[in-house]
Amino acid sequence: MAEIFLTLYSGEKKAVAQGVTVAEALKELLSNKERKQTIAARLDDRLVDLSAVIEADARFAPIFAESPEGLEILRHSAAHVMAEAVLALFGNEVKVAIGPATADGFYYDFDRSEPFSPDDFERIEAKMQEIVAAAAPFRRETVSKAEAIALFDKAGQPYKVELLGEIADDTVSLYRQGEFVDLCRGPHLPDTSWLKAFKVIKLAGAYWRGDEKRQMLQRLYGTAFFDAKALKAYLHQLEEAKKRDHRKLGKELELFSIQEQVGPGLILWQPKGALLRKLIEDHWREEHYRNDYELLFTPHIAKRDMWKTSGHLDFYGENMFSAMEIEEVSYQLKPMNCPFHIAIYKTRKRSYREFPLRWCELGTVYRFEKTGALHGLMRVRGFTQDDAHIFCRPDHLEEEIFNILDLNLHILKTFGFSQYDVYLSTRPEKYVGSDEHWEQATSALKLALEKKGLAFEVDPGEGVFYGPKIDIKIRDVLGRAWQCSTIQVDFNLPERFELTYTGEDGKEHQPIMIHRALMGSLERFFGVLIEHYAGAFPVWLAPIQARIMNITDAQLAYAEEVYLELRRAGVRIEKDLRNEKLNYKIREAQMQKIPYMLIVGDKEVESRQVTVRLRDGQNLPAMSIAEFAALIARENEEGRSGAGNS
RNA sequence: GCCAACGUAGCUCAGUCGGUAGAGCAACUGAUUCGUAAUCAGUAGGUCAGGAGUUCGAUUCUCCUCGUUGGCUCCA
Repeated sequence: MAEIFLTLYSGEKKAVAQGVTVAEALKELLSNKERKQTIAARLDDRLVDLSAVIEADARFAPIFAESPEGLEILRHSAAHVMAEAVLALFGNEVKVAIGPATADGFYYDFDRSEPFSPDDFERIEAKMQEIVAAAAPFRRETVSKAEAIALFDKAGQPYKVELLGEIADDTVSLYRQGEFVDLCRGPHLPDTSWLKAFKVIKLAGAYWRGDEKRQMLQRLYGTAFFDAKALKAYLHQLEEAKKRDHRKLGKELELFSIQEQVGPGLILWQPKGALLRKLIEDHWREEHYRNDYELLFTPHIAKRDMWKTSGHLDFYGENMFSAMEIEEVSYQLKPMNCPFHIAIYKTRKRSYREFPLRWCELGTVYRFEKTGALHGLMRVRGFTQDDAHIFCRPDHLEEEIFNILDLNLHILKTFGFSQYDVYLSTRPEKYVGSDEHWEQATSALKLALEKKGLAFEVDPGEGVFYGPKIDIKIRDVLGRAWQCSTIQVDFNLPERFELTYTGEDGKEHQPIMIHRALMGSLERFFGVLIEHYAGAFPVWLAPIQARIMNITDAQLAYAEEVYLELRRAGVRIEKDLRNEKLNYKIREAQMQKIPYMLIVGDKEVESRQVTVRLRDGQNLPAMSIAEFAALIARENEEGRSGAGNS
């Protein structure tokens, strides 16, 4: 038999007989112990089963259970097992759609006339347990597309037939385990007994192929791990994450509320939340001033005609609140700030000498969002964007984008964010502007990102119709990604509003516009911030930085004096001078996550000091009132500058 | 908008297989003056999300509406 060579990860080449299976090859390459932990292999760039036959030279690497790919394979196999269980329990009236692994588990989509109920989860899990106990092997077979179509057609599985119809290859692979057969690329576990720890978690609707015009399917979500401990840890982590949920903390810390009486998706900023917002805004304004921006304010409504000119009615109309009639003229709430900034641009003739013109605004916009899309502070119907529009020439683009990124990352960093996903979205199918402009703008965005040393992913065709964009997403505690920053080049609005400037040559030219928002929406950013800090905000952002508490009424006068003095020194301080035990007051302050508790008893009155307790339970040495004020001032300064945040 | 679940006092939750509701915390009143995560006692507080239907009787069953949650779609 002919020999072929496998190139290992180490670079070493190993000779094996042509036509051996992966499992056989592994015997030559790994210890028994390692082999027991191997569930699949990588041949060149392809993941394959242990039973796969090796026909030619290839790069070769085992896939161990404890690897990201291993976990994904486990979960994909778990999806198959769940589908088998569902078919076994609910019969062939159930149509199966697709069932992939996801970032933290797997799902399978089913079409069934009766809805599943969470009560079914246990039955499904029990059936899955039986399948696991049977240690049924996952068998791969390759068949012609026509055979596969015939097979699924006969089995009454139209979704599979539809999928097959779109596969270009003549042959496809099927996977069988027990009674279940699925169209699948694989690879899978050697057999179902690997599935030791799994759980059916939730049930949700999902459109077939993600298209809201098509059939609504029932999606069962689950997760799986190689051992019970990991599953338990994952479930525990979910519970922990819930404690940081901004909706829960927002209520407990009295930061914001959303009320039925007011309306869904409309945020009420309560005193502490409002104070925090003011701190964010002040910081934002200062940074923009330093970075040579000018501040604007614009109205919340404008004539419908303006939204026609801007194209919003055509392209964004579905997301706008409906018109209101005022003296027989239609007005509409603004979903974006740009046309107002353009109106300001047009107040007089502009010269290239003014460029780049950087105008920013904390502009409150209203967008009609589908009820099902609303989510706490993260997805709302009225929100304030930290918006800016930069008017410039094409040759300014790259430098301007770089400067925006610089300011953007700096601001994110001051708020403690240094982990995010960056996306560059390129030209979509429907677009305005010349190909040349698109090319130029896209490469400017790319160059700026590279110059800034930012890793990014390209989202081909995901740009807005009017220009390419950069998006930066931050993840919430439950791993959901939320877009905050966005930087968009716009060729459209300058055209629609016929913007011009006078160039060096004395002729009229059309400027380019950059739209950008760094925090995106103050509401969403606040939500992410609450979760990021679990409500325990750094001192410079804490709405209440300190709370003073006396031990008995004997210290009332002194406590009042300290309170007033610190307040005058600019410390955000509260007082708790109630006739309660110290323990009780500390507990309350602790639960409010106040950074500093100032305790005054007879000793402190005597020495004219305060004892400082931190929210982590530690005590600082007693200090004078002035020393404490200085401590806060220092922390404010450090926080604003972003020092200490990596 | 679509699929599913849920909605009981300010908050967290119990409860009624149909006979108009209960706890803890918070609030208020009083006592207590007690040094690092809950002092004790008392008082008050609910058209059980809203509407309609079935019923002698609905918070409980049915339907509709509103809202929330988890997804899908969409997005800052």
